[in-house]
Amino acid sequence: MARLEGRRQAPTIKVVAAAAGVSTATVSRVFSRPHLLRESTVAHVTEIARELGYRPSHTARALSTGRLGMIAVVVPDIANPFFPPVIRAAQAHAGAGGVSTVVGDTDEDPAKELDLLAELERRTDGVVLVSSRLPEEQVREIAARGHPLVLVNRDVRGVPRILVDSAPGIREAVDHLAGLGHRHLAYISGPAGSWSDEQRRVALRARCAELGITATVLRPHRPEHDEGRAAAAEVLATGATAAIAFDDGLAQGVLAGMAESGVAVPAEISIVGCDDILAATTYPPLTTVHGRGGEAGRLAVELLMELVERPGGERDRRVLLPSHLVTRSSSAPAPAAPAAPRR
Amino acid sequence: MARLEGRRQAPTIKVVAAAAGVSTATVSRVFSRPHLLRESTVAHVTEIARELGYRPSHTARALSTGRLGMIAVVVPDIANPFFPPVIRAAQAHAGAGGVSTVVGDTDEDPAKELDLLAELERRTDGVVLVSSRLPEEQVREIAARGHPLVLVNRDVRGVPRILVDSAPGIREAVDHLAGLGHRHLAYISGPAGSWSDEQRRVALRARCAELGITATVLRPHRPEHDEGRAAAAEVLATGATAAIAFDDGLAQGVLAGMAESGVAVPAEISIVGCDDILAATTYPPLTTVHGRGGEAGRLAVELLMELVERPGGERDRRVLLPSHLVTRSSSAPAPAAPAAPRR
DNA sequence: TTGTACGCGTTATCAC
DNA sequence: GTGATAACGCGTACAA
Repeated sequence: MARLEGRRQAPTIKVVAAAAGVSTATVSRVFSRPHLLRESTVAHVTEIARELGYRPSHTARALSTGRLGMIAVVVPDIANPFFPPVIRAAQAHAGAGGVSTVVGDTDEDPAKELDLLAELERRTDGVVLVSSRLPEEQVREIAARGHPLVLVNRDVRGVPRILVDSAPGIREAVDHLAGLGHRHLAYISGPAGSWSDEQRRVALRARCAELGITATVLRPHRPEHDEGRAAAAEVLATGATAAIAFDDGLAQGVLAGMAESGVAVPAEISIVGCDDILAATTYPPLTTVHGRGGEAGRLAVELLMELVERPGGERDRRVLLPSHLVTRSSSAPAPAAPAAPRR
Repeated sequence: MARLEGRRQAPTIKVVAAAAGVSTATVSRVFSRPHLLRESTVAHVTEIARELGYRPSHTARALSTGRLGMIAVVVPDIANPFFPPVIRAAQAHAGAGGVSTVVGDTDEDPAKELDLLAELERRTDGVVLVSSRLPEEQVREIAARGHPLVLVNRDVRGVPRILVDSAPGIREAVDHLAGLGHRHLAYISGPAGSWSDEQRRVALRARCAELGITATVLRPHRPEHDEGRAAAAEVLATGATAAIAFDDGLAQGVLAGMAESGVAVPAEISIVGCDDILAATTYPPLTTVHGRGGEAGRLAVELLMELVERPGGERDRRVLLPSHLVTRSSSAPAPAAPAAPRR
């Protein structure tokens, strides 16, 4: 009675072997190393297997080979629009190689990140760790455990990593604004200690210095909308005619803050974001530095797969992905005078 | 030589048994059904296991029990802000039960959804399928395969499902707008064939009829920003003084469209969204119907776990989650006359 | 080229 | 309460 309700048992290698009149070893080889077999054998067994709906069990295979056929992508916040593209690209690339992907969300919490990584090490063949919030030493310890690991946007020596290089994009942004006649830029900093933030800040200062224009760096901000809204006033207070924000979320907040203050963007002030995660969903559409998250995800998986294949491989690969500026409508020629709040 | 490079082998149940002077069966019981053992035995073995850093192998356990200790949450688009909260809640709830969660992204593609589900059935103990894009019959077929399945926001008879009931929130929205003096509302439809869209449309029409106010239903729209921007003109053309959009993304687009046309929100027209996924990140902050995604995710996992435990359980559970209105700043008293584009 | 037999780490069954 | 041992489904030396 219970038998009738239960779903049809998946056929095992044994029944396929029996049905095909070969040994289980042969069936196994058909699915793992078919080149070792005579073509006709492969064809025959494949056909029988297809009829029976046989698929090798991941679990049993894993127990035998030690390979799970699964990798993980760990991000700090699945709701942050920067990450979905990297996840998606990773999934696609891994899937093409017959490997499944699980995504982990650490909720921006280093403790959770630690636990999650420990768990995922036991569930996967390797992990891509994106924008880790862990102190460098911890990252190093984790890498030392030997489980294949690739970092994205985290620059830790001795650990394979893919880095989006914001500098070129920032330089382009500064050049773009300077070309529009802006002589004083504000930079709205992101989280203190963020690798990306430091990179952006430094690049901006350097480029401004080269062009002989003024750069004012505002205090660190959490990369959130509210903070951006608040930052609008800070920007206005500097007298800058253009601002570059650490990321698009922040920039979008600034846009809202400007609207609340009655300051027109881009007529009275130009705003530039980073990451290009909001596409054209802001008003006005945001000029921004494209983050290349998708490419980073793909490359990370590629590198990870290599490590999984050859655990003895290169341990200190460092791939840099140059960013570039995407010009939309939130930047325009500098106004005659800096804007002031109207309401 | 290779031995030195490789990472330390994880200890197996055997070495723990030997070290503790008990049988492997006892060690196994310590980790799965400790209540069958004498307390002192449990304590002793636990201690030894801790010292050795032993953790039972998921793989071996799975092979033996048929339970993977893993469930899946499948969504159409991980980048759509409606889903992260349901994923997160699901992860949290499953994790509390010692079950890992993998998230699948179908990229809004029914074919991919089908493949992904097939793969995940073999990798998990059950799946939560959120906002499936599959035709009802296919959903039914999949459910019939017997792998534990719970639907979210998809109403298929005979398949356990959690549904966010938009009707109460929509009614509140209509009442809210009517209370502000609006006598003509527009509804900006979502994807044709969407369960949620139909529900919202019907509820809106019904409530408007009850209150004796006019409702104009616009054509179906993909729930994207661009479509919303385009829809702004359509709304203006109806002469309505307020519009309710299928979701927040669409509503945000309408906001942008209105800004482009020089129509002030909410002074000249009120805009209401659905799902509450943008929080207060729009300008002006959006009045919207809260979607309760988190609760839906939690409940879905709860139900799924039940199904995994007792495969013979109730097959036709249908849980309805009433929504409600969140009032922000995109709605205000009706203007004297409908707005017209200014630019 | 194919088959035999064993091992992978755990749980279930059945003794004791 | 605890132990011995046979599964679980597959990969792979080794033999043929």
